[in-house]
Amino acid sequence: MAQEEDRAGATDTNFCVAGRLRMLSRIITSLYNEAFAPVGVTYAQASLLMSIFAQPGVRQVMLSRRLQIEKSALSRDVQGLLRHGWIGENVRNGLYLTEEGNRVAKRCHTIWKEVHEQVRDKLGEDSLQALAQFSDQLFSVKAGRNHESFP
Amino acid sequence: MAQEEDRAGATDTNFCVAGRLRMLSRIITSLYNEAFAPVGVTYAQASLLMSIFAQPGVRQVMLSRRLQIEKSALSRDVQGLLRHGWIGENVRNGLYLTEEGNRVAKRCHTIWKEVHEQVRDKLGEDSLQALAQFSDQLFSVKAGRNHESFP
DNA sequence: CCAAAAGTGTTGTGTATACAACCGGCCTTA
DNA sequence: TAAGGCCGGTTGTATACACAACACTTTTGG
Repeated sequence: MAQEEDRAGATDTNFCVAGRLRMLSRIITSLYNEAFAPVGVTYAQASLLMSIFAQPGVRQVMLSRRLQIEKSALSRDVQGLLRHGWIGENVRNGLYLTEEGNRVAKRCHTIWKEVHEQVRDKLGEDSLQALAQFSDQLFSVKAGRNHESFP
Repeated sequence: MAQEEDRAGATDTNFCVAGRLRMLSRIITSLYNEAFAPVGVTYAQASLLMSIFAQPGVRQVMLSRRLQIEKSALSRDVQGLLRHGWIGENVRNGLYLTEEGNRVAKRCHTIWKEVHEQVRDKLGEDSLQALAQFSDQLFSVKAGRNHESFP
């Protein structure tokens, strides 16, 4: 006799895009946070550390654009990395990892690869491809390659 | 000679699922927040108000499960609605909109329909379908209909 | 050279979210 | 009936993020 439904699902094309993305983001973020916990970092921190590792001296405004994070939000995230001693003090001159930051970034990358592998296995290539398709379409529209505008 | 790349894109199936979802979530949330701003609510608030509108007396734990939001986080979101006077005081007895909450919820729903329409037009059915596919696959795996576990 | 403009980062304020610990009610069971 | 457990909700603490306003630096046009 059908209990109150408490599960999300529904392929209904009428679902709320924002709500769905936010929910998926929460779920997947939790998964990654759990994996990174032993290193003592969150996904957001790990992501920044790995970005800086891959491109030492990168500027905040560059990361801000690449990750589509508001510059003020990123500034505070950077202050967090600073508090933990993972990056050097002179942030206005580009971001550089400290020795410790370097070690943490490497451990993060190892973990990231494992989790990514696991996610790929469980969800399958098709799903990742589907997400990529949505993503590419959004960016394509945002870039104005279609019609005009889309904030 | 190729400037430093600062744009996201890349259909590469090797992209980070968490990073991508978080980015998409930020972008789309901003879009909706902008649309809801005239009413003085954020997307998250509007979403809760509309849920309560659709199901008066709903309990926190139900919304928590449905939206996959941690119960403590939801508790604080509810306190926000309370501060704004959009829901009645006795939250432990189920959530109910006040008169004002009702008005706001209705305006939110109107706006939501407009924005959804606009998003659907710009991105196209195929993209929404792709997102739904990813989403359904994730929930299907989470529900353990494949192999065992996936937190 | 200087003043306006544009670009980069920070601060003030508020919301959204998580995890762990706890509280109070209800139910089970020894 | 009293000791536990489970459940739903709240609180303590810390991140993550946004918008607006500001400060500082660099660039640009005269």
